[in-house]
Amino acid sequence: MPQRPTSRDVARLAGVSRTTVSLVLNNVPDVHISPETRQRVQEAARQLNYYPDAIARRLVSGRTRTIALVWHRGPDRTYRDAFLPGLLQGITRAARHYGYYVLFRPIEPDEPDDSYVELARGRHTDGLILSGPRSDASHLLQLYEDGFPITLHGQLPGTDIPSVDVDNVRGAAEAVNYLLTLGHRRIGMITNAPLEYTASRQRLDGYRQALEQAGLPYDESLVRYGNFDEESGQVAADDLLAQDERPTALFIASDMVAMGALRAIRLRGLQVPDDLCVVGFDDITAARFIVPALTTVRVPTFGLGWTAAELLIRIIEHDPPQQTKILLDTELVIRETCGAP
Amino acid sequence: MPQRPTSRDVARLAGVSRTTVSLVLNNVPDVHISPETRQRVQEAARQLNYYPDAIARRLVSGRTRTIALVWHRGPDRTYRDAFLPGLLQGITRAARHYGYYVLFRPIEPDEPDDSYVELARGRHTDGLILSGPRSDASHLLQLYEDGFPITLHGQLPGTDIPSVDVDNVRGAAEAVNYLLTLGHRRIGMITNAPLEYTASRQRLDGYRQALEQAGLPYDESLVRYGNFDEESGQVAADDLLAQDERPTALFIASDMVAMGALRAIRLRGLQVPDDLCVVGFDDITAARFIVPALTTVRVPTFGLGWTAAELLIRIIEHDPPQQTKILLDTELVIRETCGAP
DNA sequence: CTGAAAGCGCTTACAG
DNA sequence: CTGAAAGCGCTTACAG
Repeated sequence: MPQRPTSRDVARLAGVSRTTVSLVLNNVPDVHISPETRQRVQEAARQLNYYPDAIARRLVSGRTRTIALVWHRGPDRTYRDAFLPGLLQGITRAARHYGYYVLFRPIEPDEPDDSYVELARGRHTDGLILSGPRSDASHLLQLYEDGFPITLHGQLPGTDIPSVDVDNVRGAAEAVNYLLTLGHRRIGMITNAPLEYTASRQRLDGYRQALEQAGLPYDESLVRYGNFDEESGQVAADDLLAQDERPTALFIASDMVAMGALRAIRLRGLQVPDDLCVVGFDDITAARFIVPALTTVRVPTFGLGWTAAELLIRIIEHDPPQQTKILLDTELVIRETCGAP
Repeated sequence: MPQRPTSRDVARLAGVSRTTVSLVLNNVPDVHISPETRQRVQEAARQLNYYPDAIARRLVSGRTRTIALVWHRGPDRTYRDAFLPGLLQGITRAARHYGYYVLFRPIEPDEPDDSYVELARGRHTDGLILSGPRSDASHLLQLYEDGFPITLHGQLPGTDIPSVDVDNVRGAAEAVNYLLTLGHRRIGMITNAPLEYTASRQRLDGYRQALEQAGLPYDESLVRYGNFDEESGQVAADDLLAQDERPTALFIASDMVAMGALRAIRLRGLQVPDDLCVVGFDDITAARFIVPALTTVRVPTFGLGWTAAELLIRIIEHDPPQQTKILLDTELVIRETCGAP
């Protein structure tokens, strides 16, 4: 860039002081400056194509007007990528609404888990949205205790850090209730991931709760464990269907895993929905493209992003809401894998 | 955050001047400072948990060490979202490699096309990657002429702004050649979008070139125009297949559009690949989940991101490569929609 | 109503 | 080898 114009240049051209330039351009209230002067300043700024230096502004305000999304890339990479566009859109929309910029900071598997600390301590950002928080709790807690604004996307049990997540228990229960309504009694389940993952545990809990409410026993032989990807779903489903008394319906807590399960079902020569009814979870793009189209539980990615960003910004601006642990509802999307409704 | 420690605090604790603190912590070469002093400074910094203020640093260096991805959201929103995770990963990886942060700035349909100008002029970032550049050429050109570092993801014909894109012509030609090799002579095409979109025009060109090289005439009655989404593909394919002399193969320049086309094919009672062979473009996630799995042309999203970011950073650092218009190769991914290879 | 001065927290010539 | 001072480009009390 060529020499940028500074407020000094504008002041000189308008024949006023830099103070006046700042006052006019920032529209500071309760300060009376003659309309003529205002106009001269504005005219000068326009003529010079002047944009105030964000860096200098930040130094004096002590605020960056930036929030960062810290995106942990783990073994669930492909799985989580499906949520990224929606989440980012929600975050950036809320950010723009409140006048903030968004920094995107993935933490790759080869980086230390706490690499984001520098972002906060070095004043690169006013607050952090952490997605996929893991065992990095000690640095995280320290930061939180030091009063640095943080919001979690997901949950970290045992802390009171503000967080936004989907109501996994309820979403899973709703899916299973739907299957019960359809008359199914032997309902198998494949989790989205090992139970160390909170969401996985919760979706299993939802399954159990729904069965329990219907007076049905929890039968471990009907449950298998997925591991984010298609392959895990194929293996799990195949194992589940190898039993003598097959389930008549399957609740699979991840669409990606369901894709593999559907393959296993197909390879066994079974038809969906005639021989077996299937409900997924997440509503990834592929869910509506496959045949038959997958009935699934939609995760409100945009809403998660918007809510997490709004919550964070309100904390930054010392206006936190009452409720700082937010659970968003899912939506059951009925398509074709359980027959026509 | 509580009172942040400053370099003054570190200096005081270590019993040296702020100059020395800066020199030691930044590892400035060619300056001799006793090992004891160095250690005292480092020890003090650690003890205070000192992180230099990025804002202050930026003010003196005049550099933000940040690049921004400007993401135009148009009518092709869902279509382009499929590329976002890969692209962002490529960009952030390259950025990290060179020591930069990444700002993500979508431009929503309700915003002026040139909203990103403030990002550049206000020194929020050292450079811009523009994805999906449109008619905003005047502001863009002005910025470029002023010497502000810019890289395009995609192409803007008629300018010499550095850009990174996929070789659409070649990718399309390769797909069609594959169909020719399989023995097809009546090959229909559905574009990914209207021809105003450069990529759309180029993919059509690739189709024509391949036919021409094979000595086959270009037959307009075999070509239809998609419009990013499934619906457009369904309409286009249905129209194409309504003809007396049906094509035996379809090259569809977008997987998303192909999803709709496959539905139309299915609804007409035709079988893929037996009655009709199909090749897509993009390799979205759904491509490998549908049955039969879609043979398609893979777009190297990670590579596009990495290359665009690297190119931009080299420009920022006054070390531009010879070639500033970069075309990346696609890869034909053979799956099941044209029969087993 | 407007201006001179201090200060945000660093880095970097410049002296010593 | 180390320190005092200037300066990056703004905003904000404080005077007048």
